[in-house]
Amino acid sequence: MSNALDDADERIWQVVAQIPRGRVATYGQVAALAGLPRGGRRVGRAMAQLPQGSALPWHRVINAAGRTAIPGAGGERQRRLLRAEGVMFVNGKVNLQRWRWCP
DNA sequence: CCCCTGACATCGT
DNA sequence: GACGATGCCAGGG
Repeated sequence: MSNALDDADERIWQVVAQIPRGRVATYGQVAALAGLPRGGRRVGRAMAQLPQGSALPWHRVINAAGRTAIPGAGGERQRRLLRAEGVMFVNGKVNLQRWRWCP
């Protein structure tokens, strides 16, 4: 069976999948595009529960401050993946005005 | 049902 | 820019 919550997760994945290589989006932005205006935390949880090796470009999702929000060593891995796509980090953060995905 | 916690966001100090 | 408080949504004990 399917309920509204599963549909929301599906929309979240759909949005994240559209973020172009070399660009980033914030949790709040993804939530809004997925039809969840104040669902930033919801998006973070959806990302946290993705299985490793997922095809979803989860690393392109960062917080509103332009920083990676993953605890532990995950943040460094995320920054490595983004830099590999050309996204530049200055003082540990991304200039959203420049790298934010604007659909 | 109450309380705490988290890959969030925003505001005030 | 760092911090704490507040609001928000969902899980878990």
